[in-house]
Amino acid sequence: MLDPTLLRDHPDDVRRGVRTKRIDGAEAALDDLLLADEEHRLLRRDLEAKQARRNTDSKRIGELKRTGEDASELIRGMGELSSEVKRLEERERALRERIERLHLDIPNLPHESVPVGESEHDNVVVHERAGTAPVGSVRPHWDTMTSLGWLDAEAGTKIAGTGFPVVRGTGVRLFRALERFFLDRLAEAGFAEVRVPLLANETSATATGQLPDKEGQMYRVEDGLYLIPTSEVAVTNLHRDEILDAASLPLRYCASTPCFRREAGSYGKEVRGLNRVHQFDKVEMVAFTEPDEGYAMLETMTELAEAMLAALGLTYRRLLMCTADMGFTQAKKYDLEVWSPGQERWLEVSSISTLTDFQARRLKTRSRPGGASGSGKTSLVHTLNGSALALPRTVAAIVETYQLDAGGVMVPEALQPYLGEGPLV
RNA sequence: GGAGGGUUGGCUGAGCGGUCGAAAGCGGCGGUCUUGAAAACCGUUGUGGGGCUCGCCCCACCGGGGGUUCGAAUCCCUCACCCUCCGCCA
Repeated sequence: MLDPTLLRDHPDDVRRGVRTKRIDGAEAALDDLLLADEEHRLLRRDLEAKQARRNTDSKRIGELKRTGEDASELIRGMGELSSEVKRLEERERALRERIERLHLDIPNLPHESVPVGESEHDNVVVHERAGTAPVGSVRPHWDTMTSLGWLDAEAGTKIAGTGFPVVRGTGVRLFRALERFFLDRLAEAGFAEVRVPLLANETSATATGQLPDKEGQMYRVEDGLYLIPTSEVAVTNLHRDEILDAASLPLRYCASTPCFRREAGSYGKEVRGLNRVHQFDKVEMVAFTEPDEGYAMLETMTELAEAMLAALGLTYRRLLMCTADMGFTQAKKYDLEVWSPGQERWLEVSSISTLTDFQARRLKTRSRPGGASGSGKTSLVHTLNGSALALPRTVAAIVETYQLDAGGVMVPEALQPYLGEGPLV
């Protein structure tokens, strides 16, 4: 949610920013919102004046009753005033709800450093870093992993459906080693690990911005709960409705969870092997910072994730996403893509973004010196999140880069503390 | 799953339907005293929104929503959450 004051005072700036994000209906929502907001303020002025009179008259009736005087005339007038107030309150509520809904349709504004673009083709490659050259001949990971007995797509299909592969054998150890490597690196960098629910309620999903924007991407289950599409939903809501102590910032968390995504409409080679699955493990970073530290934190987090890819010896590149390819809540986003030699394509393994105060406004996560019981003005924090990293595609790149023609997969040096020197078979 | 009890400001905890944004205590902040600190004493101290003649003034908020009433923290309904007991259970 954007700052309502900004919307009122600089509607043209907001319109310009919204337009660059290329989100259907957002501009129309903005127009509706501006009108509704104006109407709302006029209505409120009227309503509040009448409420004020009701309050004073009501107080007067109390006084008269106490002293035993006649209040019947005043009471008679109050009846009329009250029903008028009630009528206005009803209109005000309807208008307010409409404004709230419209707010949910207006995306965050891009940072000035973000390239304006029309589609994913306008994303900018910030840099590309070469890793280890493939040690054997190149084959797609699904061939290698299936023949090694590490990946069993058919078993998963039997259990749940397509897009839910079963990992078995030594493949399981590779996944677990990678998860531990990521978490150990994050712990060193000061990220506190949390274990969180894998289901979130509607309030949480709305607060982080998955609803209503990504409704169709989430699995909805009984009792009004959603399977989390990313642990961002769970972790960020840790501080919903809280006033944090400014001295405690930045707060840094990490979590390793399965992520559930419906991925409706995906097909073909896009979804082969581990490329795109409905359930995948991801280690996530989440940060809460002071408003003026958000963008610096974005760089820090991105470099941290890059360092992991570099340590694994993988070839990767950093993309600065253009305005059209950013999410609804994001103000600036980097994607990290790893090179898949077996498929000769880039695979997205991380997406790191700052949501500025956009998400914090919905979350009502503020900070001030001394926290909730402190003093001074509260200010909305900046929230950030990013993957470090998504496991399946990283595994795919490792397998394709380190597979040996003699069979098995070499262990990257960074994983040797967890797996030994290998090779894995 | 069944039965009962609860939800008030940063915390504890009072609140006959009208003088309640809400007692009291704790905590926080400012001050007096002190070489300094503590203690004591005095003052102050919620969030969000709106108006403005920038000194203030107004509105809303006592878990969420709805209702009764001239008037609701207080009465009624409903939902959520918490606690206790029973049942079940990794």
